Amino acid sequence: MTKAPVSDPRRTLTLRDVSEASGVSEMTVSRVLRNRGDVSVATRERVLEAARNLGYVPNKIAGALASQRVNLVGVIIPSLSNMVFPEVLAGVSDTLDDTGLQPVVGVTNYSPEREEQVIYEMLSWRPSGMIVAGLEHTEASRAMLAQAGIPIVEIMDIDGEAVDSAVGISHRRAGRQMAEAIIAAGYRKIAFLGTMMPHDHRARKRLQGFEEALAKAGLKLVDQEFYSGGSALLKGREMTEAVLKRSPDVDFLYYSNDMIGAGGLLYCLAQGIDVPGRIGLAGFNGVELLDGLPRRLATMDACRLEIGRRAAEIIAGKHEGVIGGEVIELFPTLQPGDTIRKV
Amino acid sequence: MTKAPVSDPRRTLTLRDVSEASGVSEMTVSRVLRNRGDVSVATRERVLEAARNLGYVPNKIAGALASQRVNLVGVIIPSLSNMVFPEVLAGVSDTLDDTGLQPVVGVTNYSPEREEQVIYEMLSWRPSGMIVAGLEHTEASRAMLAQAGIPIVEIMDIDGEAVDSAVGISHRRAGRQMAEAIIAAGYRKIAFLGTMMPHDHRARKRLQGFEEALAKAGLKLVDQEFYSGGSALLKGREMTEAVLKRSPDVDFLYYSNDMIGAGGLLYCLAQGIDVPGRIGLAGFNGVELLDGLPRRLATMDACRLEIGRRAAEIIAGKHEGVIGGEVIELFPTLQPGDTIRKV
DNA sequence: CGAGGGGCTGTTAGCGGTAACATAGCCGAT
DNA sequence: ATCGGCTATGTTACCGCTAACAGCCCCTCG
Repeated sequence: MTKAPVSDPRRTLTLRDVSEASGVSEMTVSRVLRNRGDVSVATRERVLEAARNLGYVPNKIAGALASQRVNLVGVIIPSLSNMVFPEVLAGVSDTLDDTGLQPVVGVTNYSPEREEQVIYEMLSWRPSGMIVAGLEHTEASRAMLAQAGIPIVEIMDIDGEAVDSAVGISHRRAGRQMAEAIIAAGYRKIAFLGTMMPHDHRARKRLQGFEEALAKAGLKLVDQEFYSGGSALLKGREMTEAVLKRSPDVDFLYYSNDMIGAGGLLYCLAQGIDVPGRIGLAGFNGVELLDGLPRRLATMDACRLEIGRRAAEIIAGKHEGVIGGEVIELFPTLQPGDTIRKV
Repeated sequence: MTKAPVSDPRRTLTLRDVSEASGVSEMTVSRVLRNRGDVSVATRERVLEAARNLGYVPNKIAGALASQRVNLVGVIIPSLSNMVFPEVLAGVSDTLDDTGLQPVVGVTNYSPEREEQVIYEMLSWRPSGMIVAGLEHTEASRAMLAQAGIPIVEIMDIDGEAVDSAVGISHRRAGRQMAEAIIAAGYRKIAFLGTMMPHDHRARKRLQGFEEALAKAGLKLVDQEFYSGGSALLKGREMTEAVLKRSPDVDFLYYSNDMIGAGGLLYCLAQGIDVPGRIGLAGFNGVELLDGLPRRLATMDACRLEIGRRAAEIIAGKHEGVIGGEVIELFPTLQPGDTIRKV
């Protein structure tokens, strides 16, 4: 049974209430609740009991203001609706869990202006660090991050200049690598299918690297197709159909992500097309979903979990005093699956 | 005292810095930056310019403490790694965007203890409202929510007792409805495939409703299979294989979510099984992914976007003074797709 | 037996804003 | 000229908590 000792039961409780209920000073209560400093066992028990009975929940706003310390880490990502960012988040949470730090997520929907707002909003809560997806930001965003006086980690990508630290892979290199593998397997009429979003810089860089490697082999894309919005799986299907109709002689389809790749794969299988003999396929990300498909789509793991972990480690580390912007490059592994011919 | 604003460039700025730079009082700066009260155009311009030049970012911690107002709404969900909760979130964000309120997400991983921690943590930031998935919480969680003195909306489910308000569907009814449709289509040997998680109360309730309806028709489940962890699509495939091996005479497979249903569908198609003639299939959620599958899986839309929207509306509304716990029931529509025989 | 040192608790002064009220001009109406 | 009322700005007192320091008590040790 919870007792309602106060005259106004709806008033939110403060340290003072606990202090009065337990007969010690507010300071002692504060010490008990934060486990800081020496408090006798008897007092501690008494305070804890009082706090529990009252249902006291500390006010972190006041605490943060007084101590100039906030246990929050801002994590800013473009989207929650594809499986890649939640996995990064999982990595961040994993690592942060042991540190007393707590992630707070902001979503930008791939809009630089929105990102600027979210960063501003986030910084106004004075977090202990920020993890931001990508290296491309508005001038104002970069300035805010740089001036914030907290560790900043830009993640996913390392092809560009970081404000402070960075953890990611080279998407240009990833695109190149995939192209090389495809060419080595003997494919020559290669098409690209991807997202239309002009702000998906990483997809853009993969395509760049991909085309570079093609060019080096004296090839160029035979066709391309872009989409935006809708069910990625369905779009992959539709785009694949469109490309195959338009360019019947293509022998490889490179997708900018696994989801549309999976759609393409299902389409090809349904059409009875010989994969990877007549046509090869590849995606990007290494999402778990691929495990359940009738055939393994070739892909590259984007190191999402690892990126989240390393980013969080940097924040947690600096939090304890380390300094200096470091750039950590991770190396994705190519998973050839069953949709590229064996050489 | 360190009152020299220029001496330490890394010191974070305060209202005082802007006030000194623009030659007005802190109060006036505060008014300008919040667009509150009358300030002359000239002064406003001067202040804004100074703030911009300095790169001042307001300290919401101090602001919130002083004004006893926080524009945050806690949203607590079990997981980010299936597509259902991100969509709820999208609905919440949509609606909140127009209100000056901002969602802050907490993830519990389906653990009641973790949920309790997250709620505590959240409440300690004194948000303007809380949206929590589900009606099942620890005693302490319910107590905290009830005492918080802010609007609480429990979402997704309405089969149970709400702390304050609730928006959701009846999962029991949903299960019942699906069972009725299946029975009406003539299926009789029905199996259930679902998640093992003991804390997925909504899946549990659907199964209960499902079995109730079966019982009413004099039927009971012929077989069941549970999983936990891993790629849901793959698990769906594996479980389906297991069930079909073990109980070759089943004629319907009811899945607790679309993802494993999709895996099952792909498996059946690959095996050349006549769907929906020989075997019927159904899932739950109505996820977008289904659009891209070779055949439309029967499912029920869980009204995720709508739930998020309505929940946010309640918070935003109460924020403006409305009172009283309301329960809003939404009604999912059964989408028969192509995996249930037409009657 | 007094000094020195812990262990434990209390006191004071903010942290950086904002609510509420006070004040200084300036105007037109009386 | 007096007054009231308005606009634009400043002053004061906190918001709820914690850092830093100040005590007090009791024990140990030379």
